[in-house]
Amino acid sequence: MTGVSIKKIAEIAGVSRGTVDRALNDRYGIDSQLKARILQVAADLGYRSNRAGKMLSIRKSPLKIGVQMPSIGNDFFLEVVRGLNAAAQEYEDFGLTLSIQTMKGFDVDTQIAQIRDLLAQNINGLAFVPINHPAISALLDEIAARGIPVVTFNTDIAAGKRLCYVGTDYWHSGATAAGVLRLLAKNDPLKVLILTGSVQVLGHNQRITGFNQIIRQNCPAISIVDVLETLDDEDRSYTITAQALAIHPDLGAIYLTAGGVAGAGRAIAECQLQGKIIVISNDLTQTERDYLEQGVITATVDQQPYEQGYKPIQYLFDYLLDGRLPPEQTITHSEILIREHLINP
Amino acid sequence: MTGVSIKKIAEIAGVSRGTVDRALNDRYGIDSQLKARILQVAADLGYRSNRAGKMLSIRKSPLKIGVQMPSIGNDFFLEVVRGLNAAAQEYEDFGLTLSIQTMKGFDVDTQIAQIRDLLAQNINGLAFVPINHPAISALLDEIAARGIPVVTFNTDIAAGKRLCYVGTDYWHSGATAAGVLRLLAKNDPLKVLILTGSVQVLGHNQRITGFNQIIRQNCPAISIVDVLETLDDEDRSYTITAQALAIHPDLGAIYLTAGGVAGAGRAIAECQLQGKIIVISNDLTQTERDYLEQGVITATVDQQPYEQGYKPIQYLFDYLLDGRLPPEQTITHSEILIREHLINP
DNA sequence: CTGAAAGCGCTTACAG
DNA sequence: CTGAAAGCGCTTACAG
Repeated sequence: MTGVSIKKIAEIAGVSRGTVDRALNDRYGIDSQLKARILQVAADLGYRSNRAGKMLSIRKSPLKIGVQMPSIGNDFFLEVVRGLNAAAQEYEDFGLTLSIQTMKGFDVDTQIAQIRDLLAQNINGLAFVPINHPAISALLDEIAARGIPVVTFNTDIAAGKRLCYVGTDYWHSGATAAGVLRLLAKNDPLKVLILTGSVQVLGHNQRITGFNQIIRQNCPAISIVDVLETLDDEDRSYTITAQALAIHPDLGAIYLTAGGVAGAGRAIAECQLQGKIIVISNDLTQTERDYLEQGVITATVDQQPYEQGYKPIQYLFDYLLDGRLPPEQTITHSEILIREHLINP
Repeated sequence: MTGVSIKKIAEIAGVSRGTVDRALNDRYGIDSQLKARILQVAADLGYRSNRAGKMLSIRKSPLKIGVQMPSIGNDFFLEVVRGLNAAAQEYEDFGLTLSIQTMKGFDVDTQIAQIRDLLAQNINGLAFVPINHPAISALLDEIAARGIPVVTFNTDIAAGKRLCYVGTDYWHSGATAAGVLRLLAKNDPLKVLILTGSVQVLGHNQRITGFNQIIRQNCPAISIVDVLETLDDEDRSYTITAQALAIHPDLGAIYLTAGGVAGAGRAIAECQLQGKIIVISNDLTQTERDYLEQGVITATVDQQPYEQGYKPIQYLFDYLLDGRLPPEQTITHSEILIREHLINP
């Protein structure tokens, strides 16, 4: 019902609205008996705080959310940033402000320094793409102790306190890629090469695990000939792909768990293998678009990058405004994209 | 900036806040010269109205949005309703209320009666799944003349004024299905049967057109042997599928543009053809889930039903609150779903 | 520890 | 046609 406001509770309990606020929001300086009585009245009336009221009054002490991510030189993050900006605009009227720190690649010290910089700016919440390192976990616990909520996105971290994670399920992403291959192979013998980013990166390994598991369970005729590391370097990717194509002239498919798509694609195109070899990649940057158009890539498994930018901000704002708890994990979809998806944006 | 409020404009223009409100919101009873001057001041200051303020004050005259849809007995709408309910809950605090009318199947008179019922309830906005009929278009124009915004969802209408459409692009959905077939066929000869809902339904036809166009352009070896109507009836679908399988023992694929999936699947399973014949359907209800698990359906093309429920409410609320205009079309994604997508919800 | 007042930004009767 | 006041629901100094 529209009815139950702080004002009404105050009237019924026979106290002032300020006191009701103190009771409801666990503020200091209120008699515990009185507090209990007020909370009882609130419960009896079925009181739920109203977001419109909070949104307006919060403008007097505006919220600032810090964002830290390895987006420099990584086109995948273009869509993430779009989501981030859309959220920033959406919540601007409620006084929310974003402070964004970006880095190139994954360096623990840089990540820590940038997060400390954000903390020094007195952020009320943090969204970031964590490196899975003990020092980061420790920092997370420190931030939690300060009462600052943290949302991890795109990649999660094994240890350390955070409010929630928003991003792909890497295992499932690999399983989805395997599913595409399962359908395309149709029980025929097929040799697959896996090009991973780095065996040091948990997400890449999880994709491989998901991929392997589905293949092993369902496709006895498919064999994985090798797993090579591109280290997300295009030149290296080109070289190892070219070599692998030479060594395995009967190679039927390549699964790319990470970067190195441009290099691998170049090697494939030079061997005139587009359309002859199945190529499954991840994400959808201009590189994948071009290769899908040209038939170099058969399909790519995307991960809703826009949501990965938008949702963390939404969740943090809601939590800070309301105490509203987000789902512990928001798994973005593993979307299979093919050439026809590029028609008509 | 945080700075520019109605209060500030009032101070600078030397008038009361009520008068600024009158000028800004085109209300009656304000001197046109004064209005012009106030608008000038607002423009100079870069004034943008604040949503938090509006959200709170709008509670005094709460908004009601009407929804009308053919959801009875149609499992596809379960997810749409989930989106609708989520939006209802999200906007509840801002005083928004939903009034929902549902019908079974498509009957113009019923649709008109239900919409008139909603209008009689003094709704401020309407979201509905229109039947593409002149009488509905006429009603739409009548509603527009009353100043009530309308959002169509799931299916659009050719004529009649509406604020925007939220839903699938049927042509693109068919093209996506064809893309899946293009990949699975690999230039081998393949005979395809199309099972459509009804040739009377525009969306079904558009799916066929998109499908045909992609096949014709890219797959000279694929031929369409027939287009049959299931009329969304499972028994009929079973019968015609069984007949078609008998007539075309070399049939390689079936594309279902609409309902009748359960019946077709039954015929396929009875002929032991699961996994041997490619079957592409649309949407993801329990029927498609089961058949994907069993290998009766190869892939299904989904259309983000949750968004089709959520977004119309969001757009209508934003428009009514703010005058904010939504995109003229919000095309929900044609998502290719396969068995592996069902792992681990 | 508690209350009365003012304010976040916008709107709406009510006077004049 | 215009202004002054009150209100939407919540929070925050400021008194006491």
